[in-house]
Amino acid sequence: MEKDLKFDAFKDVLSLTMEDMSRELFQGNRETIKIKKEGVAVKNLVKILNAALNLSNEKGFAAMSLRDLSAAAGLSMGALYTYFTSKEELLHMIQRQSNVVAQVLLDQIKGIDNPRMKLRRVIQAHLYLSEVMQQWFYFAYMEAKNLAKEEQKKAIESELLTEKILIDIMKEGQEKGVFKAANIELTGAVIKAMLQDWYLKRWKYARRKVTVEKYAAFLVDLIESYLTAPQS
Amino acid sequence: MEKDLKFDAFKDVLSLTMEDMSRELFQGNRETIKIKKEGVAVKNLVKILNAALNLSNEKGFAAMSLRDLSAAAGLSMGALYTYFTSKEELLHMIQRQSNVVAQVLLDQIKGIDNPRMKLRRVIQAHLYLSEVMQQWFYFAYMEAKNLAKEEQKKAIESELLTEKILIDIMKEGQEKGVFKAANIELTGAVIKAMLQDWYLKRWKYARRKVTVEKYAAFLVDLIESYLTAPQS
DNA sequence: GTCTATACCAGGATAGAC
DNA sequence: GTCTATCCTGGTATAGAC
Repeated sequence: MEKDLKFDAFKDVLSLTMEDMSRELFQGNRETIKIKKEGVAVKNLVKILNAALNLSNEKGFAAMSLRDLSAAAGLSMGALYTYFTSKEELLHMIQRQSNVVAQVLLDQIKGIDNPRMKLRRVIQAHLYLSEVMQQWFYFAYMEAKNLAKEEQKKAIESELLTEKILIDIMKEGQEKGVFKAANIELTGAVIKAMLQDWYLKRWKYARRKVTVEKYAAFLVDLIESYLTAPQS
Repeated sequence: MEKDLKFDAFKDVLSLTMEDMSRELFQGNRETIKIKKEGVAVKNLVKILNAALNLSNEKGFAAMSLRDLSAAAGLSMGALYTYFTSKEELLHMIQRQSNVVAQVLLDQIKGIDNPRMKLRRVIQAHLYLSEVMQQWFYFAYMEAKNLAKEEQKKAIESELLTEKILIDIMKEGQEKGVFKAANIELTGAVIKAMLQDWYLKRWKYARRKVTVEKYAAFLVDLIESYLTAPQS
């Protein structure tokens, strides 16, 4: 039987450092980025993205001026504009890059048969992923309202997709008789809410010295206990 | 034995319409508001607050210009500035007003003895309150990061206070042997997260036609089932 | 108490030197 | 490829007429 995911193992498998993200972002935006040498571009994108995520997660993207960003990234205004053509485009680049990551979840449950184990895995993978990519997840959540209508729709679909994954697993579990009858749509919604809380309220869990693995174990326990309890 | 809270009953007891909120806000800010006649002031504050909450919940307070606000409220820029002395002060006025409401929770559990019922009541009261005051809760959550350091601290304390109420009830329940041994600190945190999801993701629950009472019943069931399940 | 007109500045954006 | 200097829009804020 498959084993639980460990955070360290998970982290090592994925390359999601700021440099990896910058390189991917560079390759996905070759037309809009005026810099041609990958080495130069990636080096500066690391600085820009770090600064942009820090500043806007602290006080909001709208409240971050490009002069702030320029100072924090150690690049002139002119240099910044060789990486994007407007502030809004910077927003969209970051947002798109955050989305790319989402399908990691699906990879994590490939080839697993037992619905109970599948559910554990998805919860663990989601939490571990958001632990590594905390800034990106927080940004995507908080700045979604600033996107254009069309991109907002994508964000919503992405949220509902995660829920659908959860719901499908629970449905399968019900059919196989492992899980009790319960409102799995609502269960999916609140699981999602609890997963999001992990990256939205970092300060709280850090202060209480709760690790991701501990939080993951707690969530799994809570949900399994609910889904396998005698009918109320 | 005490009965469950019904939403309609709850709603009728509290006077929390926009006019009530405006009147309270007026009385709490008599020095900064230049208008003296309560009737005039309240009438305009209703317009201002409605417009401000709508606009900033849609695209963020920072992104809402005072020209936008002026147009949406149907008042000139000059008139706006007789109600606050700066945009930042408007933010603080709204934020403070949102906080006032929080202690309604404590009122709801006065005189109840049974921890299980207490827990139900707090969950119901929190959800019903946030249902009536949706815009205010959403604003307070999303704009917390734009506050001055000191007010941010208050927002954090307020969040932790809600959790403490939950945790204390659960502790009492454990001592009385009604609830099993469980990590009640983490349980408190995720209950809070699920309560918040109700006003943060209105669109989701509206789309699925889930009412507050239904959501409340689900949450209570989930939590009670966890706290009374056999030890895992 | 409310409006219009205007001051003033911060912020986004770019041209052109290096 | 990067910087400095500058443009100019649109934002906050206020003075003064009504």
